[in-house]
Amino acid sequence: MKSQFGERVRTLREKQNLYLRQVAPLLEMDTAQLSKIEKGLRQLKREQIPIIAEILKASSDELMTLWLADQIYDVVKDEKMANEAMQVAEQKLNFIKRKKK
Amino acid sequence: MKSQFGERVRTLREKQNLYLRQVAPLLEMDTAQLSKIEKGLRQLKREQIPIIAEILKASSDELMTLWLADQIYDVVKDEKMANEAMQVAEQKLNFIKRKKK
DNA sequence: CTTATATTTGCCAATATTTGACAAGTCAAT
DNA sequence: ATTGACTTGTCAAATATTGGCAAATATAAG
Repeated sequence: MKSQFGERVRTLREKQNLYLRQVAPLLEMDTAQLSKIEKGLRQLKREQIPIIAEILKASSDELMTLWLADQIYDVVKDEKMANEAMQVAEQKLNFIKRKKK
Repeated sequence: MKSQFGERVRTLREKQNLYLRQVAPLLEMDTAQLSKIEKGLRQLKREQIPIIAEILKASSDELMTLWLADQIYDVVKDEKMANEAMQVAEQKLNFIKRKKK
């Protein structure tokens, strides 16, 4: 499970029977780049997520979630304190959210 | 709550009655940089965490946890799907861990 | 085996981001 | 007004990431 985002994009693209060469130009990149993105070797730019969601007729929220999860995973993978760090981050997140209400 | 790591470092440093000018050289940086790190305007390098932990006679694991939490928070702050993304990342983390056992 | 199409990989220059270093600034105590 | 601790701003240098191209691989068809 390299990149959840990439794998999902590939699945969606295949479901739509689209080739890299058809999708890549819509994102203003070449097939090589999109291939790398699907394999998790590169990151799609955050602001392109709604675009690719529309192309693949998928939920932007779902893809954003997977994309963010990949970023988070990158930070903590191989880290001994990964779980603890996630807990702390989550608490901070909820703390801030409560304040904003 | 800007940077949990930075705030903790400052607390620890003050508890040890050390000045920026005393600590900074041990990390091979100037006081300006360390000041920024404590205020969360810059990141300490990951590999320096054990060093600062020793200087401040603190737990390297604790500081690493806070440092990682800051990185995670940076990724998801202001993101609508933050919580969902954390969940997904956590699942992946636990899935991988189980595999390694 | 050759061709055609889709995807992948490797490389490197271009771009973007982060850092290091310094100077000047604030603030508090004297 | 001077000193000491810390902060802030700037900018070039160091790092990291990306874009674009060419070559490699894979698969299928003839």
